[in-house]
Amino acid sequence: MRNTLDIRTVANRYAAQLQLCCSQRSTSYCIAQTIHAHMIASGFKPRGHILNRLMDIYCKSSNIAYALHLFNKIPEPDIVARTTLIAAYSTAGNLKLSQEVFGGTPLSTRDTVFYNAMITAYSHNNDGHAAIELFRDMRRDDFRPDNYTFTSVLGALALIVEDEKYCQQMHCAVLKSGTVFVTSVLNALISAYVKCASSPLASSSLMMGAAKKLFDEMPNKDELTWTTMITGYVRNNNLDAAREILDGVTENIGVAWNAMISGYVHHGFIHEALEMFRRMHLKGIQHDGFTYTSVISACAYAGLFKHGKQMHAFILKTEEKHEPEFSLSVNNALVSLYGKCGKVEEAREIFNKMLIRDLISWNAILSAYVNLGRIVEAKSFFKEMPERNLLSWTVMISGLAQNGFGEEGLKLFNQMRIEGFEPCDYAFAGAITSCAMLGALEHGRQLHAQLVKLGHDSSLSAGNALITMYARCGIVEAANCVFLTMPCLDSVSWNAMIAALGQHGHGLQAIELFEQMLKEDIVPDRITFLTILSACSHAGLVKEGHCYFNSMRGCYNITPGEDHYARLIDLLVRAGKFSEANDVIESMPFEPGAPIWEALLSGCRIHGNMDLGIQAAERLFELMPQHDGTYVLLSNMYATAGRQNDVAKVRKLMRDRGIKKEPGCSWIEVESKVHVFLVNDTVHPEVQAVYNYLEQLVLEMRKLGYVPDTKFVLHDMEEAQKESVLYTHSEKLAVVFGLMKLPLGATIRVFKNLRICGDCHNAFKFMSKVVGREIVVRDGKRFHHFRNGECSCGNYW
DNA sequence: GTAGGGTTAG
Repeated sequence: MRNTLDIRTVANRYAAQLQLCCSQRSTSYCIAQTIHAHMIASGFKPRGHILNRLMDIYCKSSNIAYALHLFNKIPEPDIVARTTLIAAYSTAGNLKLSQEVFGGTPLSTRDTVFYNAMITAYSHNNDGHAAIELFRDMRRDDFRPDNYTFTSVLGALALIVEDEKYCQQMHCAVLKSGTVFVTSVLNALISAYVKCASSPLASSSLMMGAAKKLFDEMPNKDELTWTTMITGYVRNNNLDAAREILDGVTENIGVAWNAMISGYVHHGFIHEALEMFRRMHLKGIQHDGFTYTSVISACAYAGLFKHGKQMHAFILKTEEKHEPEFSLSVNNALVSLYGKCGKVEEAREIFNKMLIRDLISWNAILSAYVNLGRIVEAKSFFKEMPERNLLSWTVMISGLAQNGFGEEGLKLFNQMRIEGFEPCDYAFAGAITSCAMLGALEHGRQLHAQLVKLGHDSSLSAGNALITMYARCGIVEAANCVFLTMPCLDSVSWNAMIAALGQHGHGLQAIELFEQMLKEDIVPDRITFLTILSACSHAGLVKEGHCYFNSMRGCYNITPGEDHYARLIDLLVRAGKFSEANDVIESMPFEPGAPIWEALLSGCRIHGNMDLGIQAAERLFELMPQHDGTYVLLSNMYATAGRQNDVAKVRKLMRDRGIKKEPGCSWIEVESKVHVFLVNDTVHPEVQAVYNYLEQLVLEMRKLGYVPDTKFVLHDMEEAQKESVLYTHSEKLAVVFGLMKLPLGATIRVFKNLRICGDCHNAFKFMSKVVGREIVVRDGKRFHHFRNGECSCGNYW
């Protein structure tokens, strides 16, 4: 008798202790396991609800195998044990096990709570349809849905974006069930209407109206009611209405304020978001990790580094109060803030100090390095990552593409697919940008086709990448076609298309497009002005370019940077306006740097302005003594003037300073394969045939008046030898290879790493006439379209 | 034994 009583007392004590553990946070689970160990040691055999509680604890601490072991020891587990297990498995992310337990339970032993648990399990695993299906089953089997059922099933309904009928039907079911005065059910119903309002299949105003009507008529609103209504308006782009609801909240509901702040951030109203935080603080509304993350990301988005740093300092002051879960998201936001503001070392320091890191932390630090163009470090982060998602791949691919590693970008894009990631439009944009860099037109076209097939063709980022790709591959018409058919455009799209026209020498069209952009109220940015100035420069539109430059500050409040000044100088000196260029340099608010002198030097070369050219070259030698381009331009200038002695001096200078000219390299795509030719190539398997065909072509070209221009040969040698050096230039080899391999009549598109050589430029004019085909060459600076003996660049190369 | 809102990476 006494013994039985003892066991009961012990059991009650165990139960009370476990209850205490479960009501606290996950950190108490290990204590619960110690209690279990105590049971085993003292020979106490847990049964009934104590066993159920233990199973729950093991599942929640991710020890599913052990939970299952306990469950299997129960001879006939009751409905409570089964319900616990379904919920626990689903929290651990194992829907299959939940389903197994559910299916293995006879209908006669089931109850409403049991169904509720399974409906929630489906809902948590984003399977809204299965949840609703089960709701129908339970009603068919005569189980009465209660308020828990409706909150769960309405949550599931919100997952599937369908037409308005679903919401209305469920609303009727709620009315019939008698749970219509339960606050949690009404909250869920409002939430379902709100979700439905953003579906394209439903009328937004009708659904928001229904939600607001329920909200207004609710007698007992709780924290969730206010918050749901605020997020509802935020998600349906009605921030004013959301604000009105929040202004009606009299209690201290931090979550409602958080919803409002994040709403402002997502819609780009950064100052409103910061103002909300200020007011929240003054009013004594409880702020937490959610608040800080939103505020920090607002600062990051708007580049408000100072504000972000202040927020960081504020958080550090209260650090000891914070849970690790709090620190994770706040630290992630901070890593992103410092990364976006270019403070990669600070971002790194926070990242290194983080006790817990997740995929978001890794992606944030990866982007920080990628954004600064620090690709080597980014690559090593990418390699080290414990896991990767679509975003990790996308960031790395676009990073490689934008920093000139096109080939690696494409490789990674393929690797990503091999590893089972379906690329999103951003990943495609990265791959397409890689094609643009490489001039891989066929590859780019294939990606374009896949994009359409996968339904990403209305994507802004992919569209913008396509414009650039087609333009950089030499087909400005295709770029225009993409531009015209894009469903929506942003300033990047306009900039890309203006740049496309400019690069190909269509200066007037570029100006026309720029004017159209202004008419459509798109505000031009720094990049727009860089592109329009280049376009004017390529086409010799001096007056227009100068006028746009002057409008930057006055009309658009953009302070011209050195890059803008450099393009203006380029524009002026190409047209031979040296004194005007000089005036501009003198008016600059800063000392002229390398870009300015470079622009000046190349203008001097075109116009044979020797004195100024030498001056500019000397400045450049001081500023960047290792840059080979300066030596090449200077010696070209001497060569054009017939000053061979000075050419030799420059050559000696290069030798003495150990400067090697970057070797010329050209490439062409034939049948989706990129063929690369170096100067004096001996590596390409078909190069001998190329040399032979070139020899034949030169004979024909000479008949039309082509005379090889040996003054572009830097090295000192016999005249005949110099001539043969000209025939080893990489751009000639690539063009001739194209003529041999591409179908008759097809345009030849060749890419070169450096500026095109003067003799090649002349030779291609004759060549285009001899073969009756168009030859397009993209060099380091611009495009040349050779057609019937003429070049589109107007000899401004 | 079962439910519902606000955060961070391009």
